[in-house]
Amino acid sequence: MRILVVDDHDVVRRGLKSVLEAHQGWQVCAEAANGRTAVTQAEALKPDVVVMDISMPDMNGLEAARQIKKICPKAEIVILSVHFSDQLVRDIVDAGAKSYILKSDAERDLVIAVEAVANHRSYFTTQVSEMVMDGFRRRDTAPSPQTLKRERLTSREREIVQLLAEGRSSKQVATTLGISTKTAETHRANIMRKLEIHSVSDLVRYAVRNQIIEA
Amino acid sequence: MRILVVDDHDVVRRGLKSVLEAHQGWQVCAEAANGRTAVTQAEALKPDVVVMDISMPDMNGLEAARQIKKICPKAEIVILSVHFSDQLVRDIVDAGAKSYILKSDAERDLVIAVEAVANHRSYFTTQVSEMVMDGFRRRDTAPSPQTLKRERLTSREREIVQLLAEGRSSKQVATTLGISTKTAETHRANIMRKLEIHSVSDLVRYAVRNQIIEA
DNA sequence: ATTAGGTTCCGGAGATTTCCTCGTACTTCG
DNA sequence: CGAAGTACGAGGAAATCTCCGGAACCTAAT
Repeated sequence: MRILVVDDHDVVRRGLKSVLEAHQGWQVCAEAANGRTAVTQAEALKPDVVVMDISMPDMNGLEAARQIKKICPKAEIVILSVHFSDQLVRDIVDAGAKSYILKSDAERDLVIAVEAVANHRSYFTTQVSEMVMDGFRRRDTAPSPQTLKRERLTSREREIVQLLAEGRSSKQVATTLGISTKTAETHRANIMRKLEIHSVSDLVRYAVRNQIIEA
Repeated sequence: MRILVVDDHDVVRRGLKSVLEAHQGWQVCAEAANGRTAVTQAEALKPDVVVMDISMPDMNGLEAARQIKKICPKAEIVILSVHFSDQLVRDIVDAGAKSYILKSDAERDLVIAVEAVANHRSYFTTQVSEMVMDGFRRRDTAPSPQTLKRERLTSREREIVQLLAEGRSSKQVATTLGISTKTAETHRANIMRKLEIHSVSDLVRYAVRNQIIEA
């Protein structure tokens, strides 16, 4: 099996290559340091599997995944990421990738992931797969075109995220918005559930990442 | 020569190890996935060189570098980072590290960096070394505004900032550090007073701004 | 050597916040 | 209509924070 490895850090590529080539019959046929090169390589070499980081200069992994799937649909894609992001899962699936794993668990998950996608099956980290399963379960009971939309925040919720991330307590949020404390707490709870986070710190980091507030 | 490799991503450790052990007479004597473990390992194994990423959960590379230099001053430290940050260079030097290189150039720079620090010389990426020169020239004339404005945190306090900003409660901090909840709360209160902040959100933003954690 | 200051550590009592589960009800939109 | 978003609420348990205190330890300066 021929694998294309894409990551902007050469040490990481080396690590990935080392993990992959320890496996019998697997061969890293090429490497790329950004999405653009990856697309070119994929077109030229028609690899069976592409293992690719998401954040890269020039062209990110998501866009690269889309283009690769367009050019050579047979190639299966494993997306690597540093942090878990629920917002991204949907985009990743839409881009045509069949696997999304975290770098911190790569050594454990990568082989499993590549084996899975090589057989045209999906593989996700535990966190992700739970989320996807939730989506599927909801879809069975209530068919909806946008499975994961439910996990997106409403505008009111984003408003509250900002206030909370700015340091206000639920009570202060309630005062600011002219709603009752209990309502603010309900929103807060819903936000926490949707984002699968459990602390104000997580909330602040989410807000900073998503540019809702500035650090 | 015995080298300790510290990074929270197992693939990266594997990559680093592969680069280092390709060199004659170099041996990766241990690995660690966070700063705390790194300090323990360094104390136990007395490595000649520590190659360490800066952003890690639990205890970051900067804090770990300080503690390692305290416990075993002979160990020379190479700091790895994803992005170039001019604000950090000074802190890195103060922490006792002799080298600061970027992950994207690791394969090219790492061997040179390790060779340099093993001979107790410094090595920085081009970008960094230019900055350091500039900085030293400026340092005498103008102290940074932050040192005047805010009281400096102790090493213990910075440790606790990181843990709090990562989402741990005072109680969890206490458990992690093996101290009582009350002590953790005292530290927390002192931190809040020193930084003139009044919420966890402020703390998280402080931590993000000062690169103690990532967003 | 003694003092002074900083750091790290620990505790109690009370206030506050969060967490959890359970509701109701109006509006919007496909 | 049905589903989803939004807004509102009770009430109690649990976790957490705030503010008060003290003590051991180390270093540096007097």
